[in-house]
Parts: sequence; C-alpha cells; structure tokens
Amino acid sequence: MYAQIIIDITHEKLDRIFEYRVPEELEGQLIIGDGVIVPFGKGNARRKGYIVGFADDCRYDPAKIKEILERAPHTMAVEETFLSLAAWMREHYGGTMIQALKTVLPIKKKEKKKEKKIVRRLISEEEGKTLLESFLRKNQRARARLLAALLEDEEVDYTWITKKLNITSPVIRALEEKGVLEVSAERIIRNPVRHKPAELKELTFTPEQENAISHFRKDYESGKRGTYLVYGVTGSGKTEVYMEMIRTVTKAGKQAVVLIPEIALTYQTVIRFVRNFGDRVSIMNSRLSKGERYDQTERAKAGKIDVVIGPRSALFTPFPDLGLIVIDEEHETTYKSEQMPRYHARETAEKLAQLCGASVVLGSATPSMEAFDRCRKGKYTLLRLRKRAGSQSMANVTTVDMRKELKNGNRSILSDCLSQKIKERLLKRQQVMLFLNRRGFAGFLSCRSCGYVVKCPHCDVSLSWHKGNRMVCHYCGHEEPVPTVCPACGSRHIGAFKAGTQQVEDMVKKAFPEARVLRMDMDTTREKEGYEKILSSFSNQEADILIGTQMIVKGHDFPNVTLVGVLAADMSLYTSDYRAAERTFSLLCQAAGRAGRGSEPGEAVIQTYSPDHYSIRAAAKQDYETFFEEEMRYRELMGYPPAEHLMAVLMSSEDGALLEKGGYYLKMFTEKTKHNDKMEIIGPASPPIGKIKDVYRKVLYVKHPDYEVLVKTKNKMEQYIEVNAGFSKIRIQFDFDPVQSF
DNA sequence: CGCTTTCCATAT
DNA sequence: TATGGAAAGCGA
Repeated sequence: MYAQIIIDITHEKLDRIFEYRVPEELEGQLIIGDGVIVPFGKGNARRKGYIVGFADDCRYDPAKIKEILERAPHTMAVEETFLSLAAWMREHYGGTMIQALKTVLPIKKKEKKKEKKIVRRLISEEEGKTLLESFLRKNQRARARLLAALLEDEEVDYTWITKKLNITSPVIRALEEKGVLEVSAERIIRNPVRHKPAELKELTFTPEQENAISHFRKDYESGKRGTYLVYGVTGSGKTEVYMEMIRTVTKAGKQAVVLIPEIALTYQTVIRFVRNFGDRVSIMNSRLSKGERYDQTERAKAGKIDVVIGPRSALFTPFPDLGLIVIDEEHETTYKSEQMPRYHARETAEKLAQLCGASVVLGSATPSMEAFDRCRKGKYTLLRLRKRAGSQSMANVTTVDMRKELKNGNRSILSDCLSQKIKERLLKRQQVMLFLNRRGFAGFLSCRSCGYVVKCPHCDVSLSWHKGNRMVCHYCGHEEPVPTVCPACGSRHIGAFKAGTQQVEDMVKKAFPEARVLRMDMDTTREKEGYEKILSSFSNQEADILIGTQMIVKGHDFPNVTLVGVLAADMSLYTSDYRAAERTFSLLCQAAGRAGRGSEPGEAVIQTYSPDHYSIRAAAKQDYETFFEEEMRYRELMGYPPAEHLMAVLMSSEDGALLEKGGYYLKMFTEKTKHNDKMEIIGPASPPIGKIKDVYRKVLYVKHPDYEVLVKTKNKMEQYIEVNAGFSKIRIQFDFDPVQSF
C-alpha cells in the first residue's frame, strides 16, 4: 500500500505528489487529508505532509520509496479545521485534494525578498578619499569602484552594487570588516494598513439598524449560531451594522472575516473599518505580494489581528478562534470560484462557521435567490433595513422603451428623454453616470452582404473592434488588423456593428461637446492603479460624465451624481443562462442606487427593448420581493437552483472527436447509474463558446432536487473517468449550481 | 594547501 | 524549503 503525499505547498518545486509506503501498523487507519510525518531529502529530515490519495502500486522506483514514520500529532486546531474544510470542499465541488489544500492553506513566502540590503559608508569623506587613493595605488579596482560609489552617495543599494558595479560580496565583506562600510538589512512592510483610528463619532442607529444589531447580539451572547441575511437597500447603513456585530464578537475574544467583492475593496471601505478597529484590522487583496500575504496570515495566526477584510480567498485566514464571517454584497458572482475547486464562498463560509462555531452574516440590497429562499424556509434569519440611513430618498426611475424611440425616428444610442436629462445636469454642474450593460457587446465586425462575422481563429467568439483599427479577442488576446473587404465574399460592405464603451464615448462627446467625459473599461483600467485614478478623478469632479460597464455601479458613492443612465438594460437578459434575470435585476437596482447619494435627489433612466419583462419592471420600482416571487416561479417550473440543484460537467480537450465520444460515454454511464427518476441529464451540449484557445468544450448538465445526490453522482463519474483510459486526454471540471453559463 | 563561503541540484 | 556536496574564494 502506497500513500500519495504532498509535502509542502510553499514552494512550486515541492508542489507535487511524493509516494511513501504505508507501514503495516498504520494500514487502514489513515484517511485522505491526514497529516503524517515522513523522512524527506538527503538527511531524511522529518517533515510534515498531507495524504492526498492511496494506491496499490507506485510510479516511482520502489527501491527508493521510503516509509511513513508516523501520524502527525494533532497540532493546531486551526490547521485541523482547514484540513477538514479542504476535504469537504473536495467532496462537494470535485477536483483533487491538492487543489483543495492549495486553496485552503496559506501559501508561505515564495521569496524572502522582504529584506532589502543597504550598504552605508561609515567613514568620513576625507578618510574615504585617502583610502580610495591607496586602493588605486594597490590596483584593488573592485574596492576602489565601491568606495567611489559610496563617496557619491552615503547609502547605496546592495543589489545595485553587485549587479551594476559587478562587485562580489567578499569585497563588500572585506570593507565591512575594515569598518569602512556597514551592511544593514532594512525590514520593510509589515501591515499594509497604515492609519490611526480616528476618534469615534457617537453613532446613532436607525430603529431598524438597532433591531438588527440587538437581534444578532442576543443570539450570539446566548450561544446561538446561525446565518443571518441583512437585506437592506443601498444606503441603509449595512456596514455600520456589520461593525457592531463584529464588535460583539471581538469583545468575546474572537475574530471576524469580512468578505467583499474585490471590486469594492477600496481605500474608503478599509478606512471605515480602521476607524473602528485600528491596527487590529488587516486587508487581503490580490495586489499584496506573496510576502505581504504571508505576513498577514502569520499575524492572524499569532492573534495580532481581530478583523480581516478581503475577497473570497480571505475566508481562509487562519484565525485561532473565528467568531463571525460577514459576506457583503452576497449576491455577487465573484463569490463563486472559477478555478477548481469551484467553491462558493457563501456555502464554504457556512461550513467553516459550522466547523469552528461561528456565525455568518450575509448582506445585500438584492439578495441572491439562494439566500432569500433560505430565509423563506427559515434556515436563515432575515434582518431588514428598509430605509436609507440619512435623509436621502430612493432614486426616481424612468423606463424608456427604445422600440418607440426607433419608431419616432431616433436611431441614436441615447433616448431623447435621457439626452434631455443629461443636458439639464450639465447646466446644473451635476455629474452623470452612463452604465453600459455588459462589455461583451463591443462592436463586432460583420459583412452586410453575406452576414459573415469576423471570428477569433482560436476561440469560438467574434472579435471586437478596438480603436486603432485592430480586431481583438477578449478571451485569448489574439489581434489582427481590420479587414477592408469581407474575407468570405469579398464585398466591401463590412463594418462594425452595435456599440461598446468606446463607441458610446465617441457618441456622447459628439452630442455634448462641452462635457468632460471619462470612460472606464478593461482598456482604460489596464495600467496599474488605472481603476483608482479614474474613480478619484471623477469623484474630484474632474469630469461630468462617467461611462462604463459593470465596474462603475459597484459600491462607489459619488455624492454629486444625480443621474444614472442605463443603456441597453436588457443586454444581460437574453444570455443563455438561467440567472440572466436575476443578474439583470440586481445590476439595474445597483445602477439606480448610484444616483442621489448626496443632498440632491437622484434619478435613473433605464433604456430597454423589453420594458415589460418582470425583472426590468421590478427594478424600475426597486421592488425586490415581487421580482423574487416571479423569478422563483420560473426556477421551480424549470427545476433550476435554488428550487433544485444543477451540476455542470465541463469537458474540454484539444481533440474535438475524442471529446464528442467521451461526452457520449459519460452521459451513457450517468444514465445507467441514475439514482432515481427525479434525475434529469441534459447534453452533452456545446456551450455558447465552443472553443477557447484551440481547446474544444462540451458541457453535460445533471439536475436533481437533492444536492447530496449530485455529489454522489459526481463521485461515481470521477471513478468512471479514472478507470477509463479514454478520458486521459479530456479535462473534466465539475461546477455545482453554476453562476456563469458555459 | 586547508579553510570558509557561495552556489545549486535535489527530494518519493 | 532545507540540505549536502561541489565549486569558488581567500590568506598564506
């Protein structure tokens, strides 16, 4: 019996499986996920590893395989918790144990480059000059070069000396011993949060906030743990409520994790928390270097932090005694991982909370169907905030039927109504946001005579027209020049279709030449800090109109914005996935919520081709519950989550024919092992994008009311795939209750 | 030469 | 990451 063991995930080179023999006395006692001590390396140093699998035979030279020494002593409780969490994730979302461990365990420092060495001159300039002459006389050129550099600048960077001056460390050491210079290591960056807590204003809560806080507090202090949904309109003061709840927990000596969508993790958000919790708050985000992130996890483990704020992955902060997990903007799709294991932060948070006796607080103005459904079923506690905290009222929403505009002879992107209102704001020196739903519909190029669409040769998507006459693929980055004649029929009537943010910008500039226009999309935010730059310049009122996609409507307050225009509101409605209506509703509500966050009342204009669709009607009235009822009926009728559960099996391969066959066999197998007649198997179908980067894709859907049945089906499929060699060239990923269609 | 320091491949 | 062995550096 052999065990597959992963030694450490701290270094890429060790990030692979090592095989060890299982000693007889341990046989049958070990399970996947267990920690064991194994001899490792030349000196057979005792190191800790985790079992990720078992096998009867081995791939490595059996003569060289060593034996497991013992089971690792059950060390820290944190680690135990995260190991069982990883095992749970693997079971529920598929994939390998290594993948699960890698997402859950903190990656240690990859490079210890947090030490920056500096060389400092210790002797006076006079002494230096005489010494320099003596070096030159003795022809000690390396030393002379170094000293000359030090005479120019008292402090010089160590690596600069070795690289640019071509001086080796012994030379430096020699001079150091002579007392000519000093090498000092400057330890840099400890906590990325560098702000003192401001004196706390005496906060007054609205009765609704008060009620939510005390409900939670009463439960918590009496030892009751559970999941709460704070359902509050934009501006109702959810953050203050979270902070009071966190305070309850930290007072009890426990820690809290606050998850927010990465896009909303701004300076302002962090500042609000720092004001309350001082330097016991830490942030995690993708911009932190590995070293910084490592520092943060170490501080968390050592109990030096009470609160950590970050995106999905911050969930895995190794707190010694976690008390609360807050998930803000709970409906956001970024909480679902796009990598294996494709876990959902909400479900994983609940599991983690259960493992360490914590509570979970979800917050949203437009809760996910899942969360609200669970409130209805009594699994979550619903805490409502109906009123905005200040004196602000909700934005006044107008829906414009674009079909009528067209009939009236207006063929522009902007309706007469919206243009009129923009004009008014410009006169009043107020700001406007134009939200273009979805980046995907940037102008593609098509032939007017034969209908040919210019597509990416590697991916099954059309290329987008970009400024500078390039055609760009948004999936793989492929670029090619804009053709002047149709490649298919040779016609010269080939041109860009529809509009993206760039085109809207051009149009708006033409319509309102006096307005200062800013555009925010993938192109303008690509450079580092580009995102913050645009937002801060808009917030400093350096522009009148901000045009952008999704990213401009998420969580930023611009008090001077009194008008929000939604162009093509239904663009996200007719995508082929079952969450389209939910996403549309939530985007429209958020967009409308951006208007009127200051003293002036706000207004929103929604332009649509389907004004009668329930998601658009409900959004115009900002009526979540009506939307929920309607949408839930649809989900129940169709058997979509949360009414039932859906497992997507995404198969991909370079070999299209092989994929076809594999998909067919997998479906046959699933049909045969079908749990009961409640199970429905759909596909294998070609996803909307059938090919990405020359890899073909197929997807098989399995539907069943019981999640656990799907998990069992997944396990059977995994086994089947493992034993059938035909699948070795097909990559298979599982996705439970997908948030994104394939 | 003999000692120390740095480099680098390797781990089941 | 941690380690041992090889290679290079150093003073004489």
